[in-house]
Amino acid sequence: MNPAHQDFFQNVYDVVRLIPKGRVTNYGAIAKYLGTARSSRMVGWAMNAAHFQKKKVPAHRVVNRNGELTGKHHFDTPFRMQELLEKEGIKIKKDKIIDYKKHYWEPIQELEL
DNA sequence: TGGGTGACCATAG
DNA sequence: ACTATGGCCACCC
Repeated sequence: MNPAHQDFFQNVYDVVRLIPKGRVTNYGAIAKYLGTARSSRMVGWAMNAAHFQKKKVPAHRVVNRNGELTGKHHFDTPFRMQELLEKEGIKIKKDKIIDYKKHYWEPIQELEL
């Protein structure tokens, strides 16, 4: 693994850790915040390794652009992601976040004021 | 060198 | 709501 990979991984994790409780964002927004050079696919790829990080990464707060819980199968159990989100006050129906826009958190807007 | 894949995204029909 | 297509970039054969 290149050091560059590690940097990119850490950047992804750092941004995810900044997501406030009860808010969510998507993979593309993170990719955009880190620079368009890296695609959103890489963010998802990085999240695949989030589980192995010592510092916790609230991966459940990252969903796809439609507010769907596409990453649920990568948690301990398929229900875990929804449980965590609901515990933070986010309602989910059929793997889709209700009022996704309302809970949406844009890194560029929130962090580059 | 090249093809398949992925926790994606945008657009089109 | 659905599929199809092209782009994205790093990984693994």
